[in-house]
Amino acid sequence: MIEKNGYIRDLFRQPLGAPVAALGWVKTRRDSKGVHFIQLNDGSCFQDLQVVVEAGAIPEATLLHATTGACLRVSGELIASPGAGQAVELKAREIHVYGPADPATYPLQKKGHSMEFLREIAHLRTRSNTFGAVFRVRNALSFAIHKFFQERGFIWVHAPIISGSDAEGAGRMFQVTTLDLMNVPRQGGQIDYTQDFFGKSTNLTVSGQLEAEIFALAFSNVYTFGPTFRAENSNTPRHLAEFWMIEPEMAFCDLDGNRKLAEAFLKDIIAHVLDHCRPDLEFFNKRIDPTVLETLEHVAASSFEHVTYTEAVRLLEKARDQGRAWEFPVFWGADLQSEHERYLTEEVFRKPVVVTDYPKEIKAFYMRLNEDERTVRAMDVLAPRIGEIIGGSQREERHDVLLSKIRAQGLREQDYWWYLELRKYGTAPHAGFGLGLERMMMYLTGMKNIRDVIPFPRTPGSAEF
RNA sequence: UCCUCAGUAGCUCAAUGGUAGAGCAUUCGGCUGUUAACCGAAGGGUUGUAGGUUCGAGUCCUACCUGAGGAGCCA
Repeated sequence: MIEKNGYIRDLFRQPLGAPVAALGWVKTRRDSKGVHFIQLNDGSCFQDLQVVVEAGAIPEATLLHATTGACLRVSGELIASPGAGQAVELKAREIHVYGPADPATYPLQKKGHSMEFLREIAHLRTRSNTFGAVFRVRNALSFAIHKFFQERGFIWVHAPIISGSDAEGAGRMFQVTTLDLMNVPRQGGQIDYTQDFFGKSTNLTVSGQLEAEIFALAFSNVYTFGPTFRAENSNTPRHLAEFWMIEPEMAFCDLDGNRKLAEAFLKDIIAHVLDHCRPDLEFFNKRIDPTVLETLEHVAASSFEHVTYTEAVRLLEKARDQGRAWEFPVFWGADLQSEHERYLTEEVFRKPVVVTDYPKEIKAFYMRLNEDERTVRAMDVLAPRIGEIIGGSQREERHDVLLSKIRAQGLREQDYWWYLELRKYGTAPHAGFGLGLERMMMYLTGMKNIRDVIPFPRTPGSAEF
């Protein structure tokens, strides 16, 4: 393996003349009469190591296999580079080819590929500039998220992946079963789940929130960070069937505290990535979206806008009165559509906007009812270009109010027996929110399709790799 | 799931209903230091699939498949 300080990114900092060895994959190669240039990358940083092979230094038979895509170990000496693109380069004394790559069939070439094509070769796209940068940023982002919460004393909760709750109310779920689908046991016309693995019907989790609430009412501040699954037939650049979600949950916290934490959180993780992935972000800014760097720096430094749902509706009505044509009608009580969210965040405020206090009818049962009895303490953080990036709320901590809302929405209270008991024994005001990791990745990188910010995207009709 | 657009060489794309092309990639040759290197040549095609219209279909029609964009659902 590559030792602690032996990555290519470390080699750039070694003194000139040092004997070094580099391991990695050939990104591209240029030949001239007396000299060959091999760009080597091990994934540790955006910049490739330029390997210089002088005529006669390496056997022809070896060089023949050191083509684009091949895996090499190159040993030699670090020297100052006379060329323009790099300060140092590796003068090769010896090259070992771990694995050649037939140039006639290796699909990655020097010119740019479409994201659609790269998606079809997800086993190789990891070696491209774009996806190298994407997954280094994804790693830095994940680390920044843990760091933010750990520094504040939050406990990381491993919420279950297999969920026994059959009524979480967040879209269609993937069923988990060991029943023989060719011969499903039945009891009175219904499927007999008592014979299933868990003795009941189970699904992949759509949210760890309810479990996080259990932990918040014991560990005060907690967060989940793990995969989530939605079986919705969504075909958009913003949806996946399997995605990662971060859900902090705080006891002794109201909507204001929730909103402030969300803002501090977003700014902090953006600052961390700006700090640790500069060359990758510069690449995104140059090749993917020329506004990325400016936007991130602006967001990290400025305060978010905050409007209530009622104020947001007023702004949208005002726009309509001034001639703006909305595809979907705007009135108090209607849910905000994509076009409305984008107008607020992209045109009115031009930065993230937090919308709070939505009508109770359009939000989930567990959100705390306001004194006006018409709105609930919900919040959505809307970001330019990608829409809702965070959704959260102060939770209903009053047992009787929660029970009446469960009944009013036609939910079966026995499905929520433990959720209700939390309100019966030592309840406390609490709040939390959910952040879609991939949505955040899109915001950070400027990548336009969510399938290109996760290693192996799962979407309707597609689970290759 | 609905609406719209697209599918031609390994990749990105051309081609009035009338002989299927270019750039890059690949192979070969050339060039003393390149930076998506450069110069020259060559090979490379069941035009997504199945039908249909036509003397003739990459091009028009129908169905299906695949991909993308928009909408809904949501993170």
